[in-house]
Amino acid sequence: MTVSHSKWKSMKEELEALLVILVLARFGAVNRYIRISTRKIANVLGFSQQSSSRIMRKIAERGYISRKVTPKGEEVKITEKGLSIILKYYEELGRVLKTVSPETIVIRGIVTTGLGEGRYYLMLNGYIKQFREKLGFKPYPGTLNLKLKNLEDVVKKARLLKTPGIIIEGFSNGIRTYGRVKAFKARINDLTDDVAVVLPERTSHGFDILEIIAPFNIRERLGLKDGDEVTVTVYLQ
Amino acid sequence: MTVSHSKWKSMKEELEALLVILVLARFGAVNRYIRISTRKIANVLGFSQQSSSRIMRKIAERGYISRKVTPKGEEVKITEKGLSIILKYYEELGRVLKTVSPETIVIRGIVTTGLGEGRYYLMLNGYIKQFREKLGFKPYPGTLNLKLKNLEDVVKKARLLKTPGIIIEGFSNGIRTYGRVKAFKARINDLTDDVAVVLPERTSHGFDILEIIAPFNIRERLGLKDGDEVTVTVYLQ
DNA sequence: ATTACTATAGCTCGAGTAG
DNA sequence: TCTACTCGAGCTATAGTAA
Repeated sequence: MTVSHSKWKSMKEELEALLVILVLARFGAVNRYIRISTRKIANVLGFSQQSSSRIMRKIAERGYISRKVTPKGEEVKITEKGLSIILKYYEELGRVLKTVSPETIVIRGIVTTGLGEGRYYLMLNGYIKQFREKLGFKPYPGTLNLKLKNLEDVVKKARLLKTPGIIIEGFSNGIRTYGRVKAFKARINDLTDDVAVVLPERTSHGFDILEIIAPFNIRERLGLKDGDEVTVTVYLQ
Repeated sequence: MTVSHSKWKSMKEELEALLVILVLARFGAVNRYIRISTRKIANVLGFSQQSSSRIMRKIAERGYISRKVTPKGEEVKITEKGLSIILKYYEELGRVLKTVSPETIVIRGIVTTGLGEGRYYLMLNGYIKQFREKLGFKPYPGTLNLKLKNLEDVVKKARLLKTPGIIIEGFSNGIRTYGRVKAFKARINDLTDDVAVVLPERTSHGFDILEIIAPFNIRERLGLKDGDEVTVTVYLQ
């Protein structure tokens, strides 16, 4: 549902219809016919009765409203098509607003020593190239493993599994295949913004482990040791 | 020029700005400057480079965007004011959508063969028990997949996602978890009343597929084959 | 009261073109 | 290339008025 492939004239006409529909909606023409005159609409929107008449005819012809004209006035109702353009723009605007104020999830975990698997995977070129492109950095070879001790935090991790995120595609090196990895940009202890949570699709970790990568050695940079508690703020978009 | 005329004019100009802002937002001009030419914008929106130039100047003058013009192109960023009109219309449209509570939505779609996933899920006891309780029937193992070919119908499906509906809770069988499913009672081709539209929260389908379940084999009962168009009347309450 | 047709004033758009 | 100016063709809005 994009605006981009429509043409300017039809888009402007659609918006003209949208303005009129918004006024009609305010008068209650959503699920029933309302009695209203072209002059009334003209006064509310600020144009002439003649223009109002012309616009109402055009909008009705395009199927946005349904109208019954009588010498006493007209009865108007917004059609499904009329409502659908409201929804169309509502969603388009919502999409833009989402990018403005990204939602975050805050997860708490305990620094743990992993099996060194992360170090192995992160050195594979098939992943490194994509991390560079999609996350904007070449990861330090080694993940920071956090153990999620509270059920609450495990549930939050589960939410990440359902969120689209940044997809790092799987690949094959001729010998074996490596699965997709989902990533989210993140922040640790509100100090550094350049890290990312990685969720491999095929993982050997339990549900209670969160893996984090960064362009540097996180333990060194933040002076972390096993058992320390850290707060990870995950950017969902 | 009368006062009232300028009201309509300013509203139209505001919406004109909104369209351009939406395009700029799609190019990422939300929190940073992007490099884009008037011709590019003109091509996307379907008008001339000259009009594009004129509109960009007007919008910048009105404070919706901030731009730096160079002989090589221009750098553009949506301003706070630009974002505020997005929010303004988002709220206005949302207000109208809230008042919309039709009892039914009619969606048209083309019968398509799915991946057989539906068949698998519907046979899980965790779901079957709830379908019986909440929809009043034990579903025939297999969903009818409809491809929504018109934008209008896709928009209607999107409306279902926002409507409460009948919630079929997710569950776990010890091995893996199965997500929540939203359902709506429905009617196909005005013939049968006993079907339901199902919207899994975690779905592998695109936005343009509608899944329908029933206590019987819908294809057999209604004599449907791939490519047939059907009308689904969805009961929202 | 209404809606809506006709004629015209005024505005918008884009081809040509400069910087 | 880029942005943006000029100006005429065409489109849009409204005054006057009919039904």
